[in-house]
Amino acid sequence: MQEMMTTYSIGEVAEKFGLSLPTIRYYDKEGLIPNLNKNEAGVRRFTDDNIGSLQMIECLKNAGMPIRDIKQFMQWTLEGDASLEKRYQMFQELRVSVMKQMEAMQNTLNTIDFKCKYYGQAKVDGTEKYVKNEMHLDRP
Amino acid sequence: MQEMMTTYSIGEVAEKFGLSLPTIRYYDKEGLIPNLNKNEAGVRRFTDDNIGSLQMIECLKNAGMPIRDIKQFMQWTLEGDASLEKRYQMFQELRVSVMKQMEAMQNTLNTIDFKCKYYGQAKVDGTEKYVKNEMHLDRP
DNA sequence: CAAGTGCCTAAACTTAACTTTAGGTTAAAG
DNA sequence: CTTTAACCTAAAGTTAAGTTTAGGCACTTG
Repeated sequence: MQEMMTTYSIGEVAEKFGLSLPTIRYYDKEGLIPNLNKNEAGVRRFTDDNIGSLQMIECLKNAGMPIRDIKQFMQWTLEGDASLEKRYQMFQELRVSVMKQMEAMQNTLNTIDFKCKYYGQAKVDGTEKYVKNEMHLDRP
Repeated sequence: MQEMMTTYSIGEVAEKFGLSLPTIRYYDKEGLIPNLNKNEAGVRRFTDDNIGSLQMIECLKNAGMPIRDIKQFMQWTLEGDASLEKRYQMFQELRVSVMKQMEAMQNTLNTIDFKCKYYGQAKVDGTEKYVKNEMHLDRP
């Protein structure tokens, strides 16, 4: 007798990832979840592999990658070893892109930190005018 | 006789910030650039103060703040000291939000780093199958 | 003075990433 | 046996953040 693979419903997956049902269906329709199957009644059943795809989708979305490119990547995974070089390239470029974003984000945070101090002092003074003159020289 | 304040044309500003002319006009129309004036001919002239607003806009955009909220902030600056508390609050919340984004981005980068190594090895092997079995236990 | 350059407006259009709507099936619960 | 819950599809609608289009000034360069 054969082992039965555990699968999840779209509702469980939505819960797990904090995504809406239509969003997951949309990802499926766009081809972002390779090998996602439906049961006899036409209902989606998510395997651990499909969950893995969704984890990767979340990662790539977070890296600022558009759906179109995520789809491309997922199609490459279906091509197997022939697309290894492309996928490697993709992650190399993504790595650089994300590092740049982190750098920009750090600068942004520095400016925001400065503004927090600035407005903190302004609140104490009850006005911006003193802090404006004192702090505008060492602005990050 | 009075000093003449240096100002910049929209073209110069676009160049400086790497923004398109329509984008800058759009920001102006949306009220994101307080006190931006036009000359007798109806042509925008940007003061250092306006440039400062654009710098802040870039910072806030980078922090993921929507145009609507950036506009709100700019309107607050026009209200003067009465809005100090609101602006302070805004930057405090923004600080938390950006720190969370940085954390998420760091996790994303870790996953991408892992994938770079993964595909680097897979390329050496010429196939994914070995690395798949060896590396999937210590995935970040 | 004709042609090019840089600016202007208003309004329509675009794109990405979803969301909403409308109508339908299936399976368990009362 | 009917109501309720959880799922389905296709198609239309939404929102943000611009971009494009069309037509029009004003200055200056050959």
